[in-house]
Amino acid sequence: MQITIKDVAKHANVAPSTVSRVIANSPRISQKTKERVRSSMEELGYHPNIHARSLANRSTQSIGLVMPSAATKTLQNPFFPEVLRGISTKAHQNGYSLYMTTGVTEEEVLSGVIEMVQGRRVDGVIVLYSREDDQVVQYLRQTKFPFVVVGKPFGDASSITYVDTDNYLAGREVTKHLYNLGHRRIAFIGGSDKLAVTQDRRNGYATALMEAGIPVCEDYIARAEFMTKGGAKAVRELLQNEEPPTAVVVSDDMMALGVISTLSEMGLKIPEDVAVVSFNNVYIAEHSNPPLTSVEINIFGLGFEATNCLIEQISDNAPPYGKRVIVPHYLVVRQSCGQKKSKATETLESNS
Amino acid sequence: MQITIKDVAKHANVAPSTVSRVIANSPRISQKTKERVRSSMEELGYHPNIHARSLANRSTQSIGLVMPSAATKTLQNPFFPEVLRGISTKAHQNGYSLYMTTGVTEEEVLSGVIEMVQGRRVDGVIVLYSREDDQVVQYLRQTKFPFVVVGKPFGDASSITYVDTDNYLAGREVTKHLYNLGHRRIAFIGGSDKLAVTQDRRNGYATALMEAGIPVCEDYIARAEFMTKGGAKAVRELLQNEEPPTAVVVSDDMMALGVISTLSEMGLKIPEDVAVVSFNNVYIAEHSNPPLTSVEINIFGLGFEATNCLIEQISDNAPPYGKRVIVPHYLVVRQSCGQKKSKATETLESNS
DNA sequence: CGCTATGGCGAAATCGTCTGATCAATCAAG
DNA sequence: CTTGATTGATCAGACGATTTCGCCATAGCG
Repeated sequence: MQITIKDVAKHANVAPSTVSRVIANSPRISQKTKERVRSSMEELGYHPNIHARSLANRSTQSIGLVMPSAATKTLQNPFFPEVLRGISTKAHQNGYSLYMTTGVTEEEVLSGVIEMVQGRRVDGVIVLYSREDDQVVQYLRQTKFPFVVVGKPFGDASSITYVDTDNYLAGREVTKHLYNLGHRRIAFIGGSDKLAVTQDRRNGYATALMEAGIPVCEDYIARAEFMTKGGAKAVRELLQNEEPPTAVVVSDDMMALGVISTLSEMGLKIPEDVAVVSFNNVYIAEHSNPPLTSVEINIFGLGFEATNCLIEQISDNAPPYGKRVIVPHYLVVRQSCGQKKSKATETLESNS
Repeated sequence: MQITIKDVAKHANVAPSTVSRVIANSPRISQKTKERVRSSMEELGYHPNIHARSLANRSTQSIGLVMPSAATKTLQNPFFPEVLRGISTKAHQNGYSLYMTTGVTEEEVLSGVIEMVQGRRVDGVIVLYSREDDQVVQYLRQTKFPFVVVGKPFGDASSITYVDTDNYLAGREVTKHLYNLGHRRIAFIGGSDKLAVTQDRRNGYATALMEAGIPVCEDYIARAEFMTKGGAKAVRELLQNEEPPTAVVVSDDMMALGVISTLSEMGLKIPEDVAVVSFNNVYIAEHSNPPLTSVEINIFGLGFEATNCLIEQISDNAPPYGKRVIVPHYLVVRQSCGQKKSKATETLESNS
C-alpha cells in the first residue's frame, strides 16, 4: 500500500536506520551508500510519512494560524489575505507549511489552538490580532509555546514577541494631516474597542487633537464593526451632531468605504463636505470613489516579519521572548482628504 | 513533559486501550468507567497527540489546499479569500482543518502536493483552479487520492469531481446583455488562456456574438493577467483598433478595475463611451467608480460545495468520482454597463 | 452443576520513523 | 600479530496512539 522506509531499505539492501540517516544526510553514511539509497527512494517513489516522522521527531514543519473568532467574516477584510501572503511567503522559504483552524466563537478558537498545541500539530503559532483579555494569548503564554502576535499585545507586552505598526504614531499623523489641511472638527471611527489597533489609532488621534489645542469630544468618536456596514452606521451617527465634523479618521479602509458611500448617498461631497482618511491602504483604497487617502502599513511585511520571528523562536529553542518588530508606515495621499488649496482652506478661514 | 494516554490510564486505573476506547466512545466500555476516564482526562488536561493518532489511524482530519503556482500573487485576488471562507466554513463544521502549501513555480506546487499526499498529511485535496495540462490534477488522478477541483477540469472531466460556475452560460448572458443594450462592437478581455474559466467565458462570449449574427473578431479579444495591471494593458490594446469597441466583457473584476481606471485616465466615460461588465462580483465591484456590473457567482458557495464533495468522498471511501456541482450565478447590474435608455440606444439606432 | 454467552477490560502488536548504543570491518601504530 | 582508533552500518527501543485478540468474571440456561 504505502511505500515505507523498510521497502526502501530492502530495495537498497541496507537497514531502515541507514535510510533514515540518508534522508537526514548524516555524515556517518558513506557517499556510495547514500547514492544507492537515494536512487532506491527515487525508483520506488518514496516519501516519508509525515506523522511517523513528527512523532519520532517531535517536530512538524508547520505553523498554526489563529484568526479572530469569526474567521469566516474576517476573511472578507483584505487585511487577512494580505498578511497571509506575507506569512506564506516566508514560511515557504523556510520549508514550513501553514495550518489553519477556524472557529465561530472565542471558545472554539481557543479549543482549536489547544488542539494544535497540545496535539503537537504545529511547531509554533501566529496570532493575527490582538484583543484585550484574549484567552488564546494567555494560554500560549502559560504553556510557553512559541508564538508571535501581529499587533500589540495587552498585558505584559514586553515578554511577548510581536510585530506591529506604530498605530499610535500613525493615528497622530493622519489627524495632524487633516488639521494642517484646515480641519478643526475631526471625528474618529474605530472598530471594536477591545482591539489594540483601535485603541492605538484612537489614542494617536486624541493626542494630535490635544497637541493642536482641540478638545477631544466623545460625540466625535464612534465605533463599529470592521466592515463597510459598520462604517456606514457610524458615519450616520456622527452626522447627527449639531456641528457635524468636516473630516473623519477611519480606522480601516473597509469601514472607510462604507463611510464614503454613505456620505455620497446623503448627498455630501468628499472631500469638499467631509474629508476622509483611513488606514491599511488595502488594494481597494486606490480604486474607490473617490480614491482613499490611507496609511500604508505594509501588511505583507507584518506577516513576513511575524513568520520570521516565529521561525527564529522555533529554531533557537532558547526563545528570545519579547522581541518586537515595528514595520514602518507612511501616508498615501489621494483624493478623499482634499488638498490644501481646496475647500479645506476655506474651512480654516471660517473657523479662525 | 507531554501528557500521554498512559498517564491518563494510570490516573484512572485502567489500561491505555480503555482510554482510547473512551475517546472513541466505544459502546464496549461501561458508563462508569467512561466517566472516570473522562474526568481524569479533564484533570490532567489531556489532548491526544495528533501524529500518533494519524499514524495508527491512517487519517488526519485535514484537507489540503492547492493554489495556483504563485499563491502569493493569487491571494491578491479577492476570489481566493472568499473561496477560502466557503471551504473553511464547511471544513470547520465537519471538524476538518486546513492545510496549505504554497509554491512559486508549478514544480514546487506539485512537489508540495506529492508530499501532502504520499506523506499522508491530509485526507483529501481541493484544487482551487483548473489549468490546461495541469500536473497536479494528473497526479491526483493517477494516485486515486480523494480530490475535488474548483473549476471545470480538462481532459476526462467526467471522472473528476468538480464544482463550478456555468461560465460558458454566464459569458453568453453578459454578452447578450450588452447586445440588448444596443452594443455591437463588443470586446473581450480574458486571463490566461490556459485557464478553464477564461476559455469558458470567452466561448460564451463568442457564442452570444454568433447568435446575434456578429462575427467574432480576434482584434476584439485580449488576454492579460488576472490583476488590475493586466486589465489596464489589455484595454489599451483594444483601443488601438480602428473601430474601438463600445463595450467590453472582462473576465475578472480585478482586471475590470484596471480597465475602468485606464479608461478614465484616457478621458473616456463609463458607460457612455465604453460599457464594462465583468465576473465574480467581488466585494469591490460595488464600491468602484463607477460600480461594476458583474456576474455574481457565489464564490463562497463554490468553496463550500467543493469541501462538501470532498468530505463525502473521504468518508464514503467508495468515492463517487465524477460528481459535478454547478453553482448558480446571476447578473448584478450596476452603473458600469449603462442602462437601456441611455447612450446604448443611440448606438443601436446609428448602427441599424 | 456444568457449559456457553456476553460484557468489560487488558496485553501486545502495529503504524512508520528516528536515534543512542553497538557491532563489524578496516587500517595504522606499536 | 595484537591493539586501538576510526568508519560505516545495524539493532533495538522509543514516539503516542489504535486495535485485534483474548482473558476473566458473571449470568443465563438446561
